[in-house]
Amino acid sequence: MTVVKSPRTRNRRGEGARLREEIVAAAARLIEEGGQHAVSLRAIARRAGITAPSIYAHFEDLDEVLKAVVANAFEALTDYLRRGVEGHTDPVAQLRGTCHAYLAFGHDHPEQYAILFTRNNIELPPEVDKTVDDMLGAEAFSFLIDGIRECVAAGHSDSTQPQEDATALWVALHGYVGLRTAIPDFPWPPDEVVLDKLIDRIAMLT
Amino acid sequence: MTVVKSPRTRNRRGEGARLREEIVAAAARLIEEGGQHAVSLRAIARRAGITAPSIYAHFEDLDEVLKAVVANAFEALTDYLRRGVEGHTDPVAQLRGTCHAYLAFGHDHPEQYAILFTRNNIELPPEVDKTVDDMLGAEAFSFLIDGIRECVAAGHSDSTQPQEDATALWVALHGYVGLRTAIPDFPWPPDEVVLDKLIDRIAMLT
DNA sequence: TGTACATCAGTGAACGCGCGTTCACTGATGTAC
DNA sequence: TGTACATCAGTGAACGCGCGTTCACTGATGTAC
Repeated sequence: MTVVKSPRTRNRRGEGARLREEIVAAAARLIEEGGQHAVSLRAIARRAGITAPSIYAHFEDLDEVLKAVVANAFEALTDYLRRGVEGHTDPVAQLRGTCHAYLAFGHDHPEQYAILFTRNNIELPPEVDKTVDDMLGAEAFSFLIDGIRECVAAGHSDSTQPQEDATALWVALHGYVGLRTAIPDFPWPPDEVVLDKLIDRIAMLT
Repeated sequence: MTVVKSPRTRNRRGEGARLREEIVAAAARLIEEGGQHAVSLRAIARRAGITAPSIYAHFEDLDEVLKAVVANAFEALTDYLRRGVEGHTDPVAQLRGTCHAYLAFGHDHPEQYAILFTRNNIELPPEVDKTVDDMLGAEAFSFLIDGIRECVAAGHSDSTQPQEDATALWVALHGYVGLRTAIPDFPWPPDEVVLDKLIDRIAMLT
Protein backbone atom coordinates (compact mmCIF):
# COMPACT_ATOMS: atom_id res chain seq x y z
CA MET A 1 0.00 0.00 0.00
CA THR A 2 1.42 3.33 -1.00
CA VAL A 3 0.54 6.06 1.40
CA VAL A 4 0.52 9.37 -0.36
CA LYS A 5 1.56 11.88 2.18
CA SER A 6 -0.05 15.06 1.09
CA PRO A 7 2.42 17.35 2.78
CA ARG A 8 0.44 19.37 5.23
CA THR A 9 0.51 23.07 4.57
CA ARG A 10 1.98 24.40 7.73
CA ASN A 11 0.11 27.00 9.72
CA ARG A 12 1.55 30.46 9.42
CA ARG A 13 3.36 32.03 12.30
CA GLY A 14 1.00 33.03 15.05
CA GLU A 15 -1.58 30.55 13.85
CA GLY A 16 -0.06 27.49 15.44
CA ALA A 17 -3.03 27.33 17.77
CA ARG A 18 -5.17 26.23 14.84
CA LEU A 19 -3.53 22.84 14.97
CA ARG A 20 -4.82 22.49 18.50
CA GLU A 21 -8.38 22.58 17.26
CA GLU A 22 -7.59 20.16 14.46
CA ILE A 23 -6.14 17.72 16.99
CA VAL A 24 -9.24 17.87 19.17
CA ALA A 25 -11.48 17.46 16.14
CA ALA A 26 -9.49 14.45 14.96
CA ALA A 27 -9.72 12.85 18.41
CA ALA A 28 -13.47 13.48 18.54
CA ARG A 29 -13.93 11.91 15.12
CA LEU A 30 -11.95 8.83 16.14
CA ILE A 31 -14.08 8.45 19.26
CA GLU A 32 -17.33 8.82 17.34
CA GLU A 33 -16.24 6.18 14.87
CA GLY A 34 -14.53 3.59 17.01
CA GLY A 35 -15.17 4.40 20.64
CA GLN A 36 -12.66 5.67 23.10
CA HIS A 37 -10.47 2.59 22.72
CA ALA A 38 -9.69 3.66 19.16
CA VAL A 39 -7.93 6.77 20.38
CA SER A 40 -4.18 6.95 20.66
CA LEU A 41 -1.75 9.80 20.22
CA ARG A 42 -0.48 8.24 17.04
CA ALA A 43 -3.97 7.59 15.70
CA ILE A 44 -4.92 11.19 16.37
CA ALA A 45 -1.79 12.39 14.63
CA ARG A 46 -2.45 10.20 11.59
CA ARG A 47 -6.01 11.49 11.45
CA ALA A 48 -4.94 15.08 11.71
CA GLY A 49 -2.28 14.58 9.04
CA ILE A 50 0.65 15.38 11.30
CA THR A 51 3.31 13.40 13.11
CA ALA A 52 2.81 12.25 16.68
CA PRO A 53 5.41 14.49 18.33
CA SER A 54 3.65 17.57 16.96
CA ILE A 55 0.88 17.02 19.47
CA TYR A 56 3.25 17.74 22.33
CA ALA A 57 3.56 21.31 21.21
CA HIS A 58 -0.13 21.78 22.01
CA PHE A 59 -0.95 19.25 24.73
CA GLU A 60 0.91 17.84 27.69
CA ASP A 61 -0.20 14.32 26.86
CA LEU A 62 -3.11 12.21 25.61
CA ASP A 63 -5.24 12.94 28.67
CA GLU A 64 -5.09 16.64 27.93
CA VAL A 65 -6.42 16.03 24.44
CA LEU A 66 -9.23 13.92 25.82
CA LYS A 67 -10.10 16.57 28.36
CA ALA A 68 -10.51 19.00 25.50
CA VAL A 69 -12.77 16.51 23.69
CA VAL A 70 -14.86 16.12 26.84
CA ALA A 71 -15.19 19.88 27.11
CA ASN A 72 -16.37 20.04 23.49
CA ALA A 73 -18.88 17.26 24.01
CA PHE A 74 -20.15 19.09 27.07
CA GLU A 75 -20.83 22.18 25.03
CA ALA A 76 -22.50 20.14 22.31
CA LEU A 77 -24.87 18.55 24.81
CA THR A 78 -25.72 21.92 26.30
CA ASP A 79 -26.47 23.24 22.82
CA TYR A 80 -28.84 20.34 22.22
CA LEU A 81 -30.64 21.02 25.48
CA ARG A 82 -30.90 24.71 24.79
CA ARG A 83 -32.36 24.06 21.38
CA GLY A 84 -34.75 21.56 22.93
CA VAL A 85 -36.30 24.31 25.02
CA GLU A 86 -36.21 26.99 22.35
CA GLY A 87 -39.44 27.76 20.59
CA HIS A 88 -41.65 26.35 23.31
CA THR A 89 -43.43 28.66 25.71
CA ASP A 90 -45.56 26.07 27.49
CA PRO A 91 -43.47 24.76 30.42
CA VAL A 92 -44.63 21.18 29.84
CA ALA A 93 -43.55 21.36 26.21
CA GLN A 94 -40.24 22.85 27.33
CA LEU A 95 -39.61 19.99 29.74
CA ARG A 96 -40.50 17.44 27.09
CA GLY A 97 -38.28 19.26 24.62
CA THR A 98 -35.37 19.09 27.04
CA CYS A 99 -35.81 15.36 27.56
CA HIS A 100 -36.15 14.63 23.85
CA ALA A 101 -33.06 16.72 23.15
CA TYR A 102 -31.10 14.81 25.78
CA LEU A 103 -32.05 11.58 24.07
CA ALA A 104 -31.30 12.98 20.65
CA PHE A 105 -27.78 13.89 21.69
CA GLY A 106 -27.20 10.40 23.04
CA HIS A 107 -28.54 8.95 19.82
CA ASP A 108 -26.61 11.24 17.49
CA HIS A 109 -23.33 11.04 19.40
CA PRO A 110 -23.31 7.83 21.43
CA GLU A 111 -19.56 7.71 21.91
CA GLN A 112 -19.31 11.34 22.90
CA TYR A 113 -22.14 10.77 25.31
CA ALA A 114 -20.27 7.79 26.71
CA ILE A 115 -17.11 9.75 27.45
CA LEU A 116 -19.21 12.21 29.39
CA PHE A 117 -21.17 9.82 31.56
CA THR A 118 -19.48 6.44 31.55
CA ARG A 119 -16.98 5.80 34.28
CA ASN A 120 -13.42 4.96 33.37
CA ASN A 121 -13.88 5.47 29.71
CA ILE A 122 -11.41 8.26 29.88
CA GLU A 123 -9.06 8.35 32.77
CA LEU A 124 -8.76 11.87 33.97
CA PRO A 125 -6.92 12.84 37.12
CA PRO A 126 -9.45 12.48 39.94
CA GLU A 127 -9.91 16.15 40.70
CA VAL A 128 -10.49 17.04 37.04
CA ASP A 129 -12.93 14.19 36.67
CA LYS A 130 -14.99 15.57 39.50
CA THR A 131 -14.90 19.10 38.21
CA VAL A 132 -15.97 18.16 34.71
CA ASP A 133 -18.66 15.84 35.96
CA ASP A 134 -19.90 18.43 38.38
CA MET A 135 -20.12 21.02 35.64
CA LEU A 136 -21.88 18.62 33.36
CA GLY A 137 -24.15 17.32 36.02
CA ALA A 138 -25.03 20.79 37.16
CA GLU A 139 -25.70 22.04 33.64
CA ALA A 140 -27.77 19.14 32.34
CA PHE A 141 -29.42 18.89 35.68
CA SER A 142 -30.44 22.53 35.87
CA PHE A 143 -32.43 22.14 32.67
CA LEU A 144 -34.43 19.36 34.27
CA ILE A 145 -34.95 20.89 37.67
CA ASP A 146 -35.96 24.23 36.21
CA GLY A 147 -38.24 22.46 33.82
CA ILE A 148 -40.05 20.62 36.59
CA ARG A 149 -40.21 23.72 38.80
CA GLU A 150 -41.86 25.69 36.03
CA CYS A 151 -44.36 22.92 35.41
CA VAL A 152 -45.22 22.98 39.10
CA ALA A 153 -45.52 26.76 39.07
CA ALA A 154 -47.85 26.56 36.08
CA GLY A 155 -49.98 23.98 37.86
CA HIS A 156 -49.07 21.21 35.45
CA SER A 157 -47.08 19.01 37.82
CA ASP A 158 -47.85 17.55 41.23
CA SER A 159 -44.19 17.23 42.14
CA THR A 160 -43.46 18.20 45.73
CA GLN A 161 -39.76 17.40 45.50
CA PRO A 162 -38.54 18.94 42.25
CA GLN A 163 -34.88 18.25 42.95
CA GLU A 164 -35.39 14.58 43.76
CA ASP A 165 -37.78 14.17 40.85
CA ALA A 166 -35.33 15.85 38.50
CA THR A 167 -32.67 13.43 39.71
CA ALA A 168 -34.99 10.50 39.05
CA LEU A 169 -35.78 11.85 35.60
CA TRP A 170 -32.12 12.33 34.75
CA VAL A 171 -31.45 8.77 35.86
CA ALA A 172 -34.20 7.51 33.59
CA LEU A 173 -32.99 9.53 30.60
CA HIS A 174 -29.45 8.31 31.12
CA GLY A 175 -30.68 4.74 31.28
CA TYR A 176 -32.65 5.16 28.10
CA VAL A 177 -29.67 6.50 26.20
CA GLY A 178 -27.42 3.76 27.55
CA LEU A 179 -29.67 0.78 27.00
CA ARG A 180 -30.86 1.78 23.57
CA THR A 181 -27.25 2.20 22.54
CA ALA A 182 -26.07 -1.02 24.18
CA ILE A 183 -28.94 -3.28 23.13
CA PRO A 184 -30.38 -1.91 19.91
CA ASP A 185 -31.93 -5.30 19.14
CA PHE A 186 -34.18 -5.32 22.17
CA PRO A 187 -37.84 -5.07 21.13
CA TRP A 188 -38.07 -1.40 21.97
CA PRO A 189 -41.47 0.23 21.95
CA PRO A 190 -41.58 3.50 19.98
CA ASP A 191 -39.68 6.34 21.61
CA GLU A 192 -42.84 8.20 22.52
CA VAL A 193 -44.18 5.32 24.58
CA VAL A 194 -41.27 4.72 26.91
CA LEU A 195 -39.94 8.24 27.00
CA ASP A 196 -43.27 9.91 27.54
CA LYS A 197 -44.19 7.40 30.20
CA LEU A 198 -40.99 8.25 32.02
CA ILE A 199 -41.42 12.01 31.71
CA ASP A 200 -45.11 12.09 32.60
CA ARG A 201 -44.88 9.81 35.59
CA ILE A 202 -41.56 10.85 37.09
CA ALA A 203 -42.26 14.57 36.70
CA MET A 204 -45.85 13.90 37.81
CA LEU A 205 -47.36 15.83 34.93
CA THR A 206 -51.11 16.26 35.10
CA MET B 1 12.52 -6.03 42.04
CA THR B 2 12.88 -9.75 42.44
CA VAL B 3 9.84 -11.66 41.38
CA VAL B 4 9.62 -14.91 43.23
CA LYS B 5 8.01 -17.34 40.88
CA SER B 6 6.22 -19.79 43.06
CA PRO B 7 6.19 -22.61 40.55
CA ARG B 8 2.60 -23.47 39.95
CA THR B 9 1.66 -27.02 40.87
CA ARG B 10 0.45 -28.44 37.66
CA ASN B 11 -3.02 -29.88 37.41
CA ARG B 12 -3.08 -33.64 37.28
CA ARG B 13 -3.98 -35.42 34.11
CA GLY B 14 -7.62 -35.14 33.32
CA GLU B 15 -7.93 -32.03 35.47
CA GLY B 16 -6.57 -29.59 32.94
CA ALA B 17 -10.01 -28.07 32.66
CA ARG B 18 -9.56 -26.60 36.11
CA LEU B 19 -7.16 -24.06 34.67
CA ARG B 20 -9.98 -22.88 32.45
CA GLU B 21 -11.95 -21.77 35.48
CA GLU B 22 -8.88 -20.17 37.03
CA ILE B 23 -8.34 -18.18 33.85
CA VAL B 24 -11.91 -16.91 33.82
CA ALA B 25 -11.70 -16.06 37.52
CA ALA B 26 -8.45 -14.17 36.98
CA ALA B 27 -9.98 -12.22 34.11
CA ALA B 28 -13.05 -11.37 36.19
CA ARG B 29 -10.87 -10.16 39.06
CA LEU B 30 -8.86 -7.96 36.72
CA ILE B 31 -12.03 -6.44 35.34
CA GLU B 32 -13.48 -5.81 38.78
CA GLU B 33 -10.31 -4.07 39.88
CA GLY B 34 -9.30 -2.08 36.84
CA GLY B 35 -12.12 -2.13 34.33
CA GLN B 36 -12.12 -3.90 31.04
CA HIS B 37 -9.14 -1.93 29.76
CA ALA B 38 -6.97 -3.66 32.39
CA VAL B 39 -7.50 -7.03 30.76
CA SER B 40 -4.97 -8.55 28.41
CA LEU B 41 -3.99 -12.13 27.75
CA ARG B 42 -0.67 -11.56 29.44
CA ALA B 43 -2.24 -9.81 32.44
CA ILE B 44 -4.67 -12.69 32.87
CA ALA B 45 -1.81 -15.17 32.67
CA ARG B 46 0.22 -13.26 35.25
CA ARG B 47 -2.79 -13.14 37.54
CA ALA B 48 -3.49 -16.84 37.15
CA GLY B 49 0.17 -17.66 37.76
CA ILE B 50 0.76 -19.21 34.37
CA THR B 51 2.43 -18.15 31.13
CA ALA B 52 0.49 -16.49 28.36
CA PRO B 53 0.64 -19.33 25.82
CA SER B 54 -1.03 -21.68 28.32
CA ILE B 55 -4.27 -19.85 27.77
CA TYR B 56 -4.42 -21.05 24.18
CA ALA B 57 -4.89 -24.61 25.38
CA HIS B 58 -8.23 -23.55 26.84
CA PHE B 59 -9.43 -20.60 24.77
CA GLU B 60 -9.20 -19.64 21.14
CA ASP B 61 -8.27 -16.09 22.01
CA LEU B 62 -8.92 -13.21 24.40
CA ASP B 63 -12.49 -12.72 23.21
CA GLU B 64 -13.33 -16.28 24.16
CA VAL B 65 -12.12 -15.63 27.69
CA LEU B 66 -14.18 -12.49 27.90
CA LYS B 67 -17.26 -14.28 26.64
CA ALA B 68 -16.84 -16.72 29.51
CA VAL B 69 -16.57 -13.81 31.94
CA VAL B 70 -19.73 -12.31 30.51
CA ALA B 71 -21.53 -15.63 30.94
CA ASN B 72 -20.40 -15.76 34.57
CA ALA B 73 -21.52 -12.21 35.23
CA PHE B 74 -24.87 -13.02 33.66
CA GLU B 75 -25.36 -15.89 36.09
CA ALA B 76 -24.30 -13.72 39.01
CA LEU B 77 -26.88 -11.08 38.10
CA THR B 78 -29.60 -13.68 37.77
CA ASP B 79 -28.67 -15.04 41.21
CA TYR B 80 -29.00 -11.56 42.68
CA LEU B 81 -32.42 -11.11 41.11
CA ARG B 82 -33.61 -14.52 42.28
CA ARG B 83 -32.50 -13.77 45.82
CA GLY B 84 -34.20 -10.39 45.60
CA VAL B 85 -37.54 -12.10 45.09
CA GLU B 86 -36.98 -14.93 47.54
CA GLY B 87 -38.64 -14.67 50.90
CA HIS B 88 -41.29 -12.21 49.77
CA THR B 89 -44.81 -13.37 49.13
CA ASP B 90 -46.43 -9.98 48.56
CA PRO B 91 -46.05 -9.19 44.82
CA VAL B 92 -45.25 -5.55 45.51
CA ALA B 93 -42.47 -6.57 47.90
CA GLN B 94 -41.22 -9.02 45.27
CA LEU B 95 -41.06 -6.35 42.60
CA ARG B 96 -39.26 -3.98 44.95
CA GLY B 97 -36.91 -6.79 45.92
CA THR B 98 -36.07 -7.41 42.29
CA CYS B 99 -35.30 -3.76 41.67
CA HIS B 100 -33.19 -3.41 44.79
CA ALA B 101 -31.28 -6.57 43.87
CA TYR B 102 -30.62 -5.21 40.38
CA LEU B 103 -29.17 -2.08 41.94
CA ALA B 104 -27.19 -4.08 44.47
CA PHE B 105 -25.53 -6.10 41.72
CA GLY B 106 -24.57 -2.93 39.90
CA HIS B 107 -23.20 -1.47 43.09
CA ASP B 108 -21.29 -4.58 44.18
CA HIS B 109 -19.88 -5.38 40.75
CA PRO B 110 -19.85 -2.19 38.69
CA GLU B 111 -17.30 -3.43 36.18
CA GLN B 112 -19.03 -6.75 35.66
CA TYR B 113 -22.27 -4.87 35.21
CA ALA B 114 -20.58 -2.65 32.67
CA ILE B 115 -19.39 -5.53 30.51
CA LEU B 116 -22.97 -6.79 30.40
CA PHE B 117 -24.73 -3.60 29.44
CA THR B 118 -22.22 -1.11 28.09
CA ARG B 119 -21.65 -1.14 24.39
CA ASN B 120 -18.18 -1.71 23.04
CA ASN B 121 -16.67 -2.51 26.38
CA ILE B 122 -15.99 -5.97 25.16
CA GLU B 123 -15.94 -6.59 21.49
CA LEU B 124 -17.70 -9.79 20.76
CA PRO B 125 -18.49 -10.98 17.27
CA PRO B 126 -21.82 -9.35 16.38
CA GLU B 127 -23.94 -12.48 16.46
CA VAL B 128 -22.63 -13.52 19.87
CA ASP B 129 -23.16 -10.03 21.19
CA LYS B 130 -26.80 -10.21 20.20
CA THR B 131 -27.34 -13.64 21.64
CA VAL B 132 -25.80 -12.81 24.97
CA ASP B 133 -27.60 -9.52 25.19
CA ASP B 134 -30.88 -11.10 24.25
CA MET B 135 -30.46 -13.77 26.89
CA LEU B 136 -29.56 -11.21 29.46
CA GLY B 137 -32.25 -8.84 28.42
CA ALA B 138 -34.83 -11.58 28.40
CA GLU B 139 -33.80 -12.92 31.78
CA ALA B 140 -33.50 -9.65 33.68
CA PHE B 141 -36.52 -8.38 31.85
CA SER B 142 -38.73 -11.35 32.72
CA PHE B 143 -38.24 -10.64 36.42
CA LEU B 144 -39.57 -7.13 35.89
CA ILE B 145 -42.44 -7.92 33.58
CA ASP B 146 -43.60 -10.83 35.75
CA GLY B 147 -43.27 -8.61 38.81
CA ILE B 148 -45.49 -5.93 37.34
CA ARG B 149 -48.01 -8.44 36.00
CA GLU B 150 -48.40 -9.97 39.43
CA CYS B 151 -48.85 -6.58 41.02
CA VAL B 152 -51.58 -5.84 38.51
CA ALA B 153 -53.21 -9.22 39.16
CA ALA B 154 -53.16 -8.55 42.90
CA GLY B 155 -54.76 -5.17 42.34
CA HIS B 156 -51.68 -3.22 43.45
CA SER B 157 -50.76 -1.68 40.13
CA ASP B 158 -52.72 0.38 37.61
CA SER B 159 -50.43 -0.58 34.76
CA THR B 160 -52.28 -1.31 31.53
CA GLN B 161 -49.11 -1.97 29.53
CA PRO B 162 -46.94 -4.25 31.65
CA GLN B 163 -44.39 -4.89 28.93
CA GLU B 164 -43.88 -1.24 28.11
CA ASP B 165 -43.85 -0.32 31.79
CA ALA B 166 -41.31 -3.06 32.52
CA THR B 167 -39.16 -1.66 29.74
CA ALA B 168 -39.40 1.81 31.23
CA LEU B 169 -38.54 0.44 34.67
CA TRP B 170 -35.53 -1.45 33.35
CA VAL B 171 -34.34 1.70 31.63
CA ALA B 172 -34.61 3.60 34.88
CA LEU B 173 -32.77 0.95 36.88
CA HIS B 174 -30.01 0.82 34.30
CA GLY B 175 -29.68 4.57 34.43
CA TYR B 176 -29.50 4.54 38.18
CA VAL B 177 -26.71 1.96 38.23
CA GLY B 178 -24.81 3.80 35.53
CA LEU B 179 -25.06 7.33 36.86
CA ARG B 180 -24.36 6.43 40.47
CA THR B 181 -21.27 4.59 39.31
CA ALA B 182 -20.15 7.29 36.92
CA ILE B 183 -20.81 10.31 39.12
CA PRO B 184 -20.58 9.20 42.73
CA ASP B 185 -20.02 12.80 43.85
CA PHE B 186 -23.36 14.04 42.61
CA PRO B 187 -25.56 15.07 45.57
CA TRP B 188 -27.58 11.87 45.46
CA PRO B 189 -30.66 11.62 47.62
CA PRO B 190 -30.85 8.42 49.67
CA ASP B 191 -31.43 5.28 47.62
CA GLU B 192 -34.97 4.86 48.90
CA VAL B 193 -36.05 8.25 47.63
CA VAL B 194 -35.01 7.99 44.00
CA LEU B 195 -35.38 4.25 43.60
CA ASP B 196 -38.78 4.01 45.24
CA LYS B 197 -40.02 7.01 43.29
CA LEU B 198 -39.00 5.25 40.11
CA ILE B 199 -40.54 1.93 41.05
CA ASP B 200 -43.78 3.33 42.42
CA ARG B 201 -44.45 5.71 39.58
CA ILE B 202 -43.25 3.70 36.61
CA ALA B 203 -44.94 0.50 37.78
CA MET B 204 -47.97 2.57 38.81
CA LEU B 205 -48.17 1.01 42.26
CA THR B 206 -51.17 2.03 44.30
C1' DT C 1 5.45 -55.99 39.95
C1' DG C 2 8.35 -53.47 36.84
C1' DT C 3 9.25 -50.68 32.88
C1' DA C 4 8.77 -48.46 28.41
C1' DC C 5 6.10 -45.17 26.44
C1' DA C 6 2.25 -42.01 25.01
C1' DT C 7 -0.13 -38.18 26.66
C1' DC C 8 -1.07 -34.22 28.95
C1' DA C 9 -0.25 -29.53 31.18
C1' DG C 10 2.31 -26.11 30.83
C1' DT C 11 7.06 -23.44 29.78
C1' DG C 12 10.34 -20.17 27.61
C1' DA C 13 12.18 -17.87 23.79
C1' DA C 14 11.13 -15.33 19.97
C1' DC C 15 8.51 -12.61 16.34
C1' DG C 16 6.39 -8.29 14.72
C1' DC C 17 3.31 -4.55 16.02
C1' DG C 18 1.58 -0.13 17.80
C1' DC C 19 2.20 2.54 21.44
C1' DG C 20 4.04 7.06 24.23
C1' DT C 21 7.81 9.83 24.47
C1' DT C 22 12.61 12.02 23.57
C1' DC C 23 15.60 14.36 20.77
C1' DA C 24 18.08 16.73 17.32
C1' DC C 25 16.73 18.70 13.17
C1' DT C 26 14.65 21.59 9.14
C1' DG C 27 12.97 25.03 6.59
C1' DA C 28 9.46 28.60 5.94
C1' DT C 29 7.95 32.97 8.08
C1' DG C 30 8.38 37.22 9.80
C1' DT C 31 11.49 41.09 11.74
C1' DA C 32 15.43 44.28 12.77
C1' DC C 33 18.53 46.98 10.76
C1' DT D 1 14.74 48.02 -0.54
C1' DG D 2 17.71 44.25 0.73
C1' DT D 3 19.57 40.95 3.83
C1' DA D 4 20.88 38.59 8.02
C1' DC D 5 18.81 36.33 11.58
C1' DA D 6 15.62 34.67 15.34
C1' DT D 7 11.51 32.23 15.82
C1' DC D 8 8.05 29.23 14.98
C1' DA D 9 5.57 24.89 13.29
C1' DG D 10 6.35 20.72 12.53
C1' DT D 11 9.44 16.39 11.01
C1' DG D 12 11.84 11.91 11.31
C1' DA D 13 14.52 8.62 13.65
C1' DA D 14 14.97 6.22 17.66
C1' DC D 15 14.10 4.23 22.42
C1' DG D 16 11.84 0.85 25.49
C1' DC D 17 7.44 -1.30 26.61
C1' DG D 18 3.51 -4.50 26.66
C1' DC D 19 0.94 -6.77 23.65
C1' DG D 20 -0.95 -11.25 20.90
C1' DT D 21 0.68 -15.17 18.91
C1' DT D 22 3.92 -19.06 17.20
C1' DC D 23 6.82 -22.67 18.09
C1' DA D 24 9.72 -26.22 19.79
C1' DC D 25 10.32 -27.99 24.19
C1' DT D 26 9.98 -30.38 29.01
C1' DG D 27 8.89 -33.24 32.47
C1' DA D 28 5.34 -35.26 35.41
C1' DT D 29 1.38 -38.46 35.07
C1' DG D 30 -0.88 -42.31 33.94
C1' DT D 31 -1.19 -46.76 31.03
C1' DA D 32 -0.09 -51.05 28.31
C1' DC D 33 2.27 -54.97 28.46
